[in-house]
Amino acid sequence: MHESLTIGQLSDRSGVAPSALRYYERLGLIRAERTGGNQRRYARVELRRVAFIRISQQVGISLEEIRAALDSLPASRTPTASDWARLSTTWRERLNERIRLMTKLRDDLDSCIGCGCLSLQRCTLYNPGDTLAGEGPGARLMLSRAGDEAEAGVTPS
Amino acid sequence: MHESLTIGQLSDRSGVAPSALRYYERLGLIRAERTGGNQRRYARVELRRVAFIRISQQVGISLEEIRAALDSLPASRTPTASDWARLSTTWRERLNERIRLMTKLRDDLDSCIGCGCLSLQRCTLYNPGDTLAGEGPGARLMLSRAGDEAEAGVTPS
DNA sequence: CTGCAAGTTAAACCATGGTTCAACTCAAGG
DNA sequence: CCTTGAGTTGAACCATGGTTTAACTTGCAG
Repeated sequence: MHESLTIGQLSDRSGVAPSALRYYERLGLIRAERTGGNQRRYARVELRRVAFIRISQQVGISLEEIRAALDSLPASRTPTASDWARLSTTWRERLNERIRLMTKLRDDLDSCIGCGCLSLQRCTLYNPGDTLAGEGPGARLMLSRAGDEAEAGVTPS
Repeated sequence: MHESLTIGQLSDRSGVAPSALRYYERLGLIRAERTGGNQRRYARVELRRVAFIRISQQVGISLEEIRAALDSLPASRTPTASDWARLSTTWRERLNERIRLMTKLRDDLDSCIGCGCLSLQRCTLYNPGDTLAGEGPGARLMLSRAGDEAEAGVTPS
């Protein structure tokens, strides 16, 4: 009975809406078997993948990068705790770099407040030399979403 | 001659594309007079507003919030350095809060790497109690965009 | 006065991360 | 067998922050 999960069950257990799960599947982040009637059935390992996805999103990683990371997991055997830890360590480094940049940004802002500049050209903030991430649009940083624990809606009405 | 700027001039001096400047105007972030022929002419104070906009974006503030902040500037007189400083101080506090949350996130991630959990429910990361920002989609954090200094393109070819 | 660069508009498009909808189909209980 | 809830699909839609394009108009130099 607990062999595989329906999309509704995975949604309930993970707190992620079915529409989002289908979206993740479309992007290649998770996988599902199909029943004879074409319905999704998830292996329980997918629960862990979903957890990894949500945690990574918290860290500010894009779904595309998360996909790449998940692709790097061993295909043949079930990922171990240290497989997951390896991925998390990479995220940790990104997070550290991000914190470093934000801290620098704050310090620059502090000196800007002091000098009252805001006059293009001279301002450190205005002409940042860092240029780390970027990537055009994308790379949202969420830092927790407001109340979406037990919602996991499946069409209202 | 240096009384007002055309959109091309403002674009060149600020490094912001004309299309973006029109977009900012549409959102009510900047203003422009019009010539008899309907072309925009910017007062030089707009340069400073654009600088404030770009700096605020670096800090991770949305255009809507930036608009609200700019609206709070005195309408009758030209904003002084301390007017700008007041706004910047608010951003600084946000930045600090953001840094605090990111640091907590990193520490949580550290302990997660150690315990190898990633098992929904138990995980601090997965069930964040912070819930500060959020606001659904939006609130991009850019931390510097890769090479876009002297581009300010005005239709290629 | 001509000619060209730079300006104008609205509307369409891009990416990201999804949600919502219409129109069905499946699975399981009674 | 029939109903009902849950599942299926593709397409359209939302927000954010813009860019691109088409089709014209202005402004200025020569």
